[in-house]
Amino acid sequence: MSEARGAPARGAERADAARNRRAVLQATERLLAEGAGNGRGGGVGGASGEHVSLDRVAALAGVGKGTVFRRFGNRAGLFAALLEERSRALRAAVADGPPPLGPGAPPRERLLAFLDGLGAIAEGNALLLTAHEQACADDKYDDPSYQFWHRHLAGLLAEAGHPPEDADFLAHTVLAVFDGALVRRLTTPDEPRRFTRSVQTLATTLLDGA
Amino acid sequence: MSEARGAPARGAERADAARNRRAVLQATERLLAEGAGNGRGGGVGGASGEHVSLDRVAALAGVGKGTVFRRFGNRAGLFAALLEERSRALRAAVADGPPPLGPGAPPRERLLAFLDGLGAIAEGNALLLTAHEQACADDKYDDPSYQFWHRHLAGLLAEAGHPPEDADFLAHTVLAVFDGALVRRLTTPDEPRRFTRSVQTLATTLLDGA
DNA sequence: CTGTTATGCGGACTGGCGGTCCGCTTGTGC
DNA sequence: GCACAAGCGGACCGCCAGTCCGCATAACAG
Repeated sequence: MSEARGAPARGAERADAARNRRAVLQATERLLAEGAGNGRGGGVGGASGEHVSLDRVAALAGVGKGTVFRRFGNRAGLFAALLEERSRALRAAVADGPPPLGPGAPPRERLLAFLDGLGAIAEGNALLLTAHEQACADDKYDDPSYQFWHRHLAGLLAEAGHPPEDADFLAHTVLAVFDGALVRRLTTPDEPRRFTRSVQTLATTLLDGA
Repeated sequence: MSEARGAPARGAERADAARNRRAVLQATERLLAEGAGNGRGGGVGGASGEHVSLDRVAALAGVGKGTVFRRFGNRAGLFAALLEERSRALRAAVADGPPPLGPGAPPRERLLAFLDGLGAIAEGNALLLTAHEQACADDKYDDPSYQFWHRHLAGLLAEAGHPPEDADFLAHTVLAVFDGALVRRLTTPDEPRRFTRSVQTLATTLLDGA
């Protein structure tokens, strides 16, 4: 069992280690973005973003493959780290920022503000989302990030009047919709926030049904 | 581009071909089921159902690997075929069977009946579901089966009063919840139908919000 | 500045997988 | 029984996640 650490458990990490971590993360996002550019449908290739092999990440980052694995544990860990970085601000704002994201606002406003933030992240990182889903075979539900969002959502839904077990499932439902491929499918240049609007409509419907 | 065919386009398929197709399908489900039995957490293995390699399927079926690929095109095609077989009856019943599944019943009854059927399939084939999701990189939404269920759901939701674009997204939402890992997580021996009940609750909430 | 040490590095290596290819076998129609 | 297409099988290929261990070097004490 590889002990994946985003940052070292205790004490500062060595300077070169920190530099390499940044390099690997940047290389990963560059490869992910590059995959998006292939307009021509090759036929075989299929999903964009899945030919991001860790060998290539390591090469582009200018580090050895071992470094990538020591730092991130495995493929899933790498994508999770990138995702975590992208959503750190939202996480903080939700946990103890000012309303309407943070505590204090009525659940409806908090929910809509939260989904606006999460939707923006999803719309801007759809390929990363897919890569992460593919990499987490089925332990997606054990991911700390997932659990944080899920607790938050379930809490708000419960606060809005849903019985606990329903709130739990409905929270899973809302998160299930954050599927990379679905996000990509709904996001077009002329409707960049269609996905978010749809999710908010869904949330409103659920709230009204409490 | 491999031309996957479940059954030959025209004329009957040769006897041995048919026999082999059955054998491969059966081997696949046996391997899938066997994966479920590993109570001990191996640590590395991860998801159950993902070590079903096509080599093993071919070996267990007593055929060559080439046969598997000629018949099903690729990994995704194999799981899709199995899934299609499992849901064929429901598909037929929905398309032109008697109410409440088939046409004629009010949308609410049809929806609940449909989800009862689809939920049962999901609960009984959660590992297959996961395997299929993993195999379809992100063309899940182009799968004919998916599109059939989606059209059906969107139709019912629209019939119940949702504007078309909302109905479309809500249909995706309901289907997004049919995630193999989530189904497995909610299905326990003492609550074998908890997933279905939850989905029905979700559907009811959505209908009431129309 | 120098010596010591553990932290980190890298890339060869392994096992295994999806998918292809082509010479051979076998079912089928006449 | 024959000819031929349809089907077969498994060797083969390229690739990839993940491991391992000898080597370099950052950090720090004296």
